[in-house]
Amino acid sequence: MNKKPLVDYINNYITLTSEEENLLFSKLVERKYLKDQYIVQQGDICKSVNFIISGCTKTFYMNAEGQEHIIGFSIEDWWTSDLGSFITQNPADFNVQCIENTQLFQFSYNNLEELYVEIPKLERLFRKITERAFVASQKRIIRNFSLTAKERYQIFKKTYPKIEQRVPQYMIASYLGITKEFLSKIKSQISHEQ
Amino acid sequence: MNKKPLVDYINNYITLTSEEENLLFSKLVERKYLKDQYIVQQGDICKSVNFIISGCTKTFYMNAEGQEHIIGFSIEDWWTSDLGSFITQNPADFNVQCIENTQLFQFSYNNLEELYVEIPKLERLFRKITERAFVASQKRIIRNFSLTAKERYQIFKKTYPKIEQRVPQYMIASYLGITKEFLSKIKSQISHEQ
DNA sequence: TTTATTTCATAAACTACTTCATTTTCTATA
DNA sequence: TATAGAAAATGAAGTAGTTTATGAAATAAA
Repeated sequence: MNKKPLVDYINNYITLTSEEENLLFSKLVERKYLKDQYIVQQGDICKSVNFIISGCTKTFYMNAEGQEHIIGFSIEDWWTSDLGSFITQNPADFNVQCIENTQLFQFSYNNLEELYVEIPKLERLFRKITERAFVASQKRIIRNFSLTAKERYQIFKKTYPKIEQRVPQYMIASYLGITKEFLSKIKSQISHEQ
Repeated sequence: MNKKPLVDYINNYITLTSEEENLLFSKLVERKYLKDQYIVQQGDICKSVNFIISGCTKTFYMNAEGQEHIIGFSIEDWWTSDLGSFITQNPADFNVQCIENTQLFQFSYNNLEELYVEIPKLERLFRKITERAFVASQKRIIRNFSLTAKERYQIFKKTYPKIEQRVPQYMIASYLGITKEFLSKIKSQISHEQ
């Protein structure tokens, strides 16, 4: 599988020697999932953090009534996991499911712990990645509170144009925290405005 | 000011030698704020990450209509900042304001960057802190989507009993993403249930 | 003590969004 | 090309939460 996307990604944050790079990849597992396969299942211990080379996943919470609430999508050059389960090694709150055939590099829990010791710079890499993820998450909370569903949808379209085209509408509705019927209504409203 | 709370806090994650501990504190600034003072103002560059020794702060976003949306409270042994502004050194999206007289230790941007180099273990410390903060933030998004305001209020009370007693009700409503009137309604509803 | 200010409570009218039921469009595969 | 199943659209009725307004209670200031 093509290592370049991950190498380029890491180079945005830190510089690895070629030995370090080799050591890193020696501890990664390449993995291919088919559409609809699960990478993590709610209730299981999440065993990996995954860097996507190609494909698309959704991360969602399934409540007692069987409704799914999508917390995020991931595509090429992004990460996917249930981080809460991964870092605590407790049962996952979320499912991670492929919505396209997906290729990724897997960091297992033990291998990543070893890598942190062998290549301390990786602490910095993941610190920075997590900082950015946290900031994005906080901003999303604010948007959910202070904007209408229509405004949230328009921001989503602008921010993630690639995702909008690859993902069915009912999943986007779930990500936005509204019903598919209401998103449909918003879209027809927008198209009548033009 | 009493260093022990911060030392104890750090010891939960990493072990510092006494030299490292001294170096760390030599780069921290002790700071006291009065009730209602701002630590960060929306639009300014956030210059510090702050560890609270005593007191209480709220972090909030003020929208164009002048409504404030509280994204979080912080009390003793917690952090407070606008992390997005701090890590990018771009203008802050949030205000951080003291709602009690507050004593804290400040990590300035430059000092923290130096500390990361001088004490690389701090990368691990802040990686872990941020991981936990991110996980909590994701869970909050899900709660906001999948629970009613009443359920969210009951979870808040259970999770942060100390904060509920120190913070006026209209701020709790803002944190929960509802109006103060509706929180009032929820509370009377709950009291009639018993 | 009086007065001003903030906080909390209650109620009626309103709106953003949901639920449910039905129909239409799209996509895949035989 | 026919057909089945999934996804999207539509509309009517219902609900959670908002808005606005008003008054009471608590707290602080004078």
